[in-house]
Amino acid sequence: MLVRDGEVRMQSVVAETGVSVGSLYHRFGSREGLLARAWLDTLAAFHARFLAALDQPGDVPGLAAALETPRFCRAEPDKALILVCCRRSELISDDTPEALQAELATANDRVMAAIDAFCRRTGLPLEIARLGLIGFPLGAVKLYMPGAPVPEALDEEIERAYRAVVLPRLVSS
Amino acid sequence: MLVRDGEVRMQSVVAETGVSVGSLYHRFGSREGLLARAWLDTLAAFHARFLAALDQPGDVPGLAAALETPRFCRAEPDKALILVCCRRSELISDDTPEALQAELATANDRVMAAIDAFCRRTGLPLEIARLGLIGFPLGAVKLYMPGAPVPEALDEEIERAYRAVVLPRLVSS
DNA sequence: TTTGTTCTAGAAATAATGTTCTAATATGGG
DNA sequence: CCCATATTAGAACATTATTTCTAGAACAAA
Repeated sequence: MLVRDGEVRMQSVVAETGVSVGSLYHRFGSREGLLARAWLDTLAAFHARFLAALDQPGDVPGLAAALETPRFCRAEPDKALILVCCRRSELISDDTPEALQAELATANDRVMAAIDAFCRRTGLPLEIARLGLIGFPLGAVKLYMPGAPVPEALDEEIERAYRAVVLPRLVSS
Repeated sequence: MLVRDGEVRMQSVVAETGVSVGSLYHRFGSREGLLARAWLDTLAAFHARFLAALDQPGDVPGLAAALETPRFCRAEPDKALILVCCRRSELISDDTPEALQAELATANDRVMAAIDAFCRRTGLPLEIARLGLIGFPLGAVKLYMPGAPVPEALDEEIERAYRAVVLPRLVSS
């Protein structure tokens, strides 16, 4: 059993990439280092889009950010696979190198701050924002990934759900 | 590293349950057998509720079934943890004992058939039904689990999302 | 070219994990 | 109580993974 479901094996990385074990350890230090790097790079790619969209002005505040999830899945399917189909805890754990743990904390803090600011700006409760911005979009794309592409038509449904939970709470200014 | 994140180790089952390795193998045959059994029992518990709710008459067809996800999380938190926080592929794989694979196929077929019937009855497209019945509710509860209880207030939000995607498509009769 | 550094390769060492096995212990029927 | 069967226990074994290590290849600067 060279590759068992659900966990990344060094051997399977070697087999699938053609890179030697030695190179892997030279570059990443350890298995934990490799996994954390994969997660952090993926997260950075998504956050860049998400944060930009969150500040974007529009008819319905935050809607563009909610739609970044399906768009990211279509634009960067490989990274989306990691973001959508892995649990964070599979890639980051207590024995992740400290430097990388710190990097993750920083990235998370930045997003948290942005969402907090969004909530203050719009008057939305945090829980509602998280649901509309992350929970529903993620739940939606997970119906398709991995294995199938995320259909364009899904965006309209995500938008409906977003409006349904956000608009009633929006303190328009 | 006795227990690594994300994968169930026999040793960790022994440690957490106090049951000996011998008993585990006597009862389940193999690690694969144990994991599959956990998944199947969980699924059965959820399906029982879900299918009952799906046939339940009501103002908005299917709404009760959509709300079974957060309710299940509150009623059976241990099983919900498996259902919500594990990928199926972590527990079921190609070397799952055939008998158990068959059991899973049967269970899945039954649910699929029920959802198909629901769609025929209501005129809803399958994709919309899956989104409202499964995708959104699951995405919503995942914001909390594991670690926090699923708040009652979440049900109202799931209902809003469900109505938003389902009602416009409903061919009322 | 020479020199030093970085990177690659893959076998060998180390460590963790799954499974088997045998003896001991319970359990239930007669 | 006795026996047969089912279950438990956990050490020993086999398998599979991660990590280290050494030798060599690529690369860049002088």
